[in-house]
Amino acid sequence: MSASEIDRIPEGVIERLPTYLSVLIQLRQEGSFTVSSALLGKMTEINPAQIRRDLTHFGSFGKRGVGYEITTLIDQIQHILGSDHTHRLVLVGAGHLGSAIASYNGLRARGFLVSAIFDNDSHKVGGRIGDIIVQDISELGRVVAEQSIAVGVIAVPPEAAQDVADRMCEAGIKVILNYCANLVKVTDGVTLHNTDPVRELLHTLYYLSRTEGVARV
Amino acid sequence: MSASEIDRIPEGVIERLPTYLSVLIQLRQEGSFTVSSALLGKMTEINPAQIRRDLTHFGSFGKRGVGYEITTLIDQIQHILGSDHTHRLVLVGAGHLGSAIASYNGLRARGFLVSAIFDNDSHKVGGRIGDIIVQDISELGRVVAEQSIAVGVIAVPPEAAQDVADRMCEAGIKVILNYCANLVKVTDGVTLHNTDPVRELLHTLYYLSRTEGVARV
DNA sequence: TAGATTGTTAATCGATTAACAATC
DNA sequence: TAGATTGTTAATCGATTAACAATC
Repeated sequence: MSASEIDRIPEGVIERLPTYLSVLIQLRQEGSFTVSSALLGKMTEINPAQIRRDLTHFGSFGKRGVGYEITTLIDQIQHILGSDHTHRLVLVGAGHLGSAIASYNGLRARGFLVSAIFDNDSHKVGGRIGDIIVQDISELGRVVAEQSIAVGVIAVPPEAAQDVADRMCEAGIKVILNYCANLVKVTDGVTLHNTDPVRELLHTLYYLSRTEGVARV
Repeated sequence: MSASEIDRIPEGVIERLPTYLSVLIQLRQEGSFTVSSALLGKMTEINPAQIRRDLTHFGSFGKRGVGYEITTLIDQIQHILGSDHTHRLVLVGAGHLGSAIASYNGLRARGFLVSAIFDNDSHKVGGRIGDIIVQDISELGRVVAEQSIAVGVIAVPPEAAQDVADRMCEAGIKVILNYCANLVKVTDGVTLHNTDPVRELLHTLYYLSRTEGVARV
């Protein structure tokens, strides 16, 4: 079978790749050179067979009897995800959450660069977050066009989220990550990822009231 | 069939409940009283049949020909999740991310109360975030025990995450939400939820390099 | 009654896992 | 060669969906 055939890759596979990547990077830092699916499975709590099967969607990266060369696998996964080059992104919302995102080292470490920050609050516009000066939200379209930016992050209060999403879609943003509690709608062709921190907590809560049935999620 | 029979509830069902809850709360705010699975499906982009099936795991909350009474359904889901009463939580990490979490209104709105904030940086200990004074991490065990707190949130730099997780497990925390990029290990019986914002972005990135195959995730 | 929408079954679909031959 | 571990198949398992009788 040819791995380059673009068969539909299950959503779950794509979701697990960044997890593999995190662990691989961790292992490389610790000085390891190769890793088996068994060890990877132990670290991620994902079935080793599943890890091997996930990877074969994209090719054969391992050596039988040996395992996977860590650096090679990191490169491959980064290539698959498209994180083998830097992605500039725009951030809307210069409040606490926006500041946290903008000053988060993990972003740069994994190939993301905050190019511009926007807000609609005139008290915040002109201020600084790290090295970046907060601009008025009306500048969003211009900046996105000029720098052909594809990724947008929403970190505004719930009631403003849909408006920001609309502006991003209109500006030509292709991937939106929404950190706000309100679900938003986007234009066809725009990939949307809603991640509400409290939704995660609520979900987790379910297991708290059930002494048995504890899950790792 | 009896809905109170505790059959294994699929993980996916539990994950969707908070999404339903968000939309229901939004609808109630807008003044609606009832909702059909069809409308709920349109708003969440989840198949209506699935929504109905998800709910029957816990009982029959709707009226045929009418739909679901919004307030009733909110109450039921909150009861299922255990968010029908307030949960106190401890937050470790008084940096940008910790501040964002602590000052996030959505927490209180959905039944969470930040009881205490900890850090190991003596410059931060004694400082204030909102109404709360940052305490030294060594106080964690005492506070958790005294207030019998079950939920802990990790918002520290990657290299400190495992240490914080260990302290939380030892203190008797039952649910840990880890916002840090490093995966952590926890004691058996503790529910762990890793949510790394950048991992979400990486996952989403996959769809960016593929003009076709855009997904809503 | 006629129309609507649930609860529930049965069919489909896809993802996970065990097992093992291939091969380093 | 003997041991290890991959890539891959086939079996299992579970989740999603369509369809419809029940019933408001």
